[in-house]
Amino acid sequence: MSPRIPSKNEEIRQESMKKIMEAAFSLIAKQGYESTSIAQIAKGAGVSKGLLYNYFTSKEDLLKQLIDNAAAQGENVMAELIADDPAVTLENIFKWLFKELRERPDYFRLLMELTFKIDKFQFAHDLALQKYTGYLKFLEDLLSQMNFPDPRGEASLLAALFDGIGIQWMVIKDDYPSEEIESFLINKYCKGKYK
Amino acid sequence: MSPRIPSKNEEIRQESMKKIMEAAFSLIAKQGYESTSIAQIAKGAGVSKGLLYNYFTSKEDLLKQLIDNAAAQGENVMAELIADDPAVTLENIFKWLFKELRERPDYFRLLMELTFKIDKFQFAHDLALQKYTGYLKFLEDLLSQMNFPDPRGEASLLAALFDGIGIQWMVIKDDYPSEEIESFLINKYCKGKYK
Amino acid sequence: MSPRIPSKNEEIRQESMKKIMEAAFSLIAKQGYESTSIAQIAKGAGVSKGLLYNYFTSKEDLLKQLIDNAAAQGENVMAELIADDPAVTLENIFKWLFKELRERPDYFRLLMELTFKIDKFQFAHDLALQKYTGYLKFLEDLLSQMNFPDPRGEASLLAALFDGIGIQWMVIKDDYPSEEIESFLINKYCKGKYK
Amino acid sequence: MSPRIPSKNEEIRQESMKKIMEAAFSLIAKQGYESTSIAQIAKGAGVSKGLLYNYFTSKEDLLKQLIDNAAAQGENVMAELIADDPAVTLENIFKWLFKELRERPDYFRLLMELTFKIDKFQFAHDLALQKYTGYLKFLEDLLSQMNFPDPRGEASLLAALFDGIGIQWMVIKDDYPSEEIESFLINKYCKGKYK
DNA sequence: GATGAATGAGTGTTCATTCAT
DNA sequence: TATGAATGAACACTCATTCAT
Repeated sequence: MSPRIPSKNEEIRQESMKKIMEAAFSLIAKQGYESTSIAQIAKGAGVSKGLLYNYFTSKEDLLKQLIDNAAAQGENVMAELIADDPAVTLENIFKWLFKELRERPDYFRLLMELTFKIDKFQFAHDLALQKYTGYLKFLEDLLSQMNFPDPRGEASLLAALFDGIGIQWMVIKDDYPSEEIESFLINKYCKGKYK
Repeated sequence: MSPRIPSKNEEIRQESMKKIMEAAFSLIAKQGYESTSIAQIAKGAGVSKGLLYNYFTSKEDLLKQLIDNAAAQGENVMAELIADDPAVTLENIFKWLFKELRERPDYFRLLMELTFKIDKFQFAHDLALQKYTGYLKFLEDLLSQMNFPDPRGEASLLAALFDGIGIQWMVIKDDYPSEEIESFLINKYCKGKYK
Repeated sequence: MSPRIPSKNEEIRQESMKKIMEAAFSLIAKQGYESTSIAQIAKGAGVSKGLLYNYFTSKEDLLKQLIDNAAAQGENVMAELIADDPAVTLENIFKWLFKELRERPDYFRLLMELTFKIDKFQFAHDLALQKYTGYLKFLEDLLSQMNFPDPRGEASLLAALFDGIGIQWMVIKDDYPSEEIESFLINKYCKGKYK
Repeated sequence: MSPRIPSKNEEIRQESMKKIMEAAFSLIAKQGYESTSIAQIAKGAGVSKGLLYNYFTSKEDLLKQLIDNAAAQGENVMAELIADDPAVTLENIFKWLFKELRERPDYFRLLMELTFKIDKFQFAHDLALQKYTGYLKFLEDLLSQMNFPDPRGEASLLAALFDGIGIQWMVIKDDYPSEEIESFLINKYCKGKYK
């Protein structure tokens, strides 16, 4: 009955899933999870509502996979930022952060959207906590190498700062003086100015 | 002539409004705006759905009044924090911030909830921007008095930091090392340590 | 306990009822029965919703009394239109009809509103049928005196004509050529022209 | 490739729309627009409330399509009534009018219902006015050919008469002497009797 | 694999009516 | 007599989900 070879089928699956997830991603990032309907996502992806349920068991499952996917994408980026000089590594991190905000504002928007669903979706909480712990440890090591007096406290501050900058970016948008803040951060933390 | 003394009536109104707003506040702070239904709020307040519309013209109006109310409550607090020594003022601000987070976590939760409705509710955007600008100016003046080299950049950082700490508090909750971070912040910015 | 003498009370009752009925009349005539709320009527009358239920047992009862009242008002008007010459009587009737439409369009509007509630409100059906029969008889007598060959048929036509003119007046409003039609009717039926 | 043949799908759609529109038509004609709920219509059509919104964007849209549909049905009937002799044409019109009232009383009921929503629904006003103007012109030409002294006045009268007869039919129903009035009209206007 | 017609529980909102004062 | 806070059933409408094809 099925004329397709399995791999061809799998290809089609991947294609459809990708279209759905891309549509879901941008719509949810823009409108929020509750305000985005399955019908909208299906339409945005150019598939039927029914097909969506072939790949995702529910709207919540779609969100979960969206997050997992986004998290995986950012997984290996840290490795690329590491330089021999920890100060350069930190500078790379700052630069990467602002680049992300400028180029993929939706990504941060979606992460925050999720953060607010924490009480609703346990998996979001777990993921966020795990990410936070990882980043904190990484920063602590880095700042320790740079001989900051309280690397753990300073790392906590930086972790909070990343989220806070993202939030303010979202709110203030075009008027946010991101270049100035980026320079200031690099000067302050990596160039040893203002110390 | 009047069948019920007006002042008594007003009292009843205030009572009901309070019940409704309290229920709405905690439910929306916990679940988010979209995920909280009018039916839930009415039930939580112990009144009928219909009564809610005696006091609020719509669900959005209820949200707006909730925010206005919360904003007004925090309005005059800044004045009380000002001391002769700007370093003490800043310390007061830090202490107040953490006290708020500890005692009224829902308040911050609701403000953030709103921040994410910015594209949906114009009034939220306006309020957020206005608050941000005000705080920024205040901090800049303060840091300027304390002879920070770049008071404006530092003020931007602090403003972002406040939001970021709030977010992380929300996510990490009981495991968030708030006392340590509070001490660290005070030491770093007010006691001149680590400079 | 009651310092008022009964007649004073009765006066107040009449006053309140009149205000309510006037407000109800104009609002229902304008918006229709279903689209007019008790709250609107009470507000328009300057009384509380509760008071309304002191005088009318329900919204339907208010409508009924409104109709009864309107019908009673038009009861004795016919007598004033009768002249010695039946042709003059008929002319008076035509003139009265157009005068009513011009001066009290709401009255006709309300009667029609009611006509459409016939299946909902039995009393409306009964009243309409009774009125129709009365008018028909009156016209038949008149046309018989004027020696019309088929006074009953002609009377039926005229009765229908009155309603039809009212309807078209409502729909076409200012563009309706009422003067021309009035003249035409009088010339045709009372002056013997076009025969 | 398609899981269901498009034409089959279209068939299903037409089927459902027809069921809904038929149920809506008779219910609204009987009870009026406001007094007929979506739930009633859905139940009457044997479908779910939700399905109704697959085909009609709102209750008002359903009403609009109902009217458009009814208007289209009566569109071409006029052409069939025209005969060589204008008197025969007029007779055909009279006969058609009464036939309509007898066989499709709901149709007139719905048109009148709509006429009363004129202030609420602009499309109803436009349609009614357009129909009225068309009919008036048609009748004027006809009566002019029949050498009536004031064809325009007489045409206005007839137009009003049609509405008026419909109204009285609605109210009086089975007791309305429609045969007699029909004969009388034909005799009077087409056979030249009573002139 | 793919469709979209169909469902029904749920949403925010309205409103006639009641009743304590 | 008079008020208006309070109720709850009903309303139009939405949407995640199912399933016959």
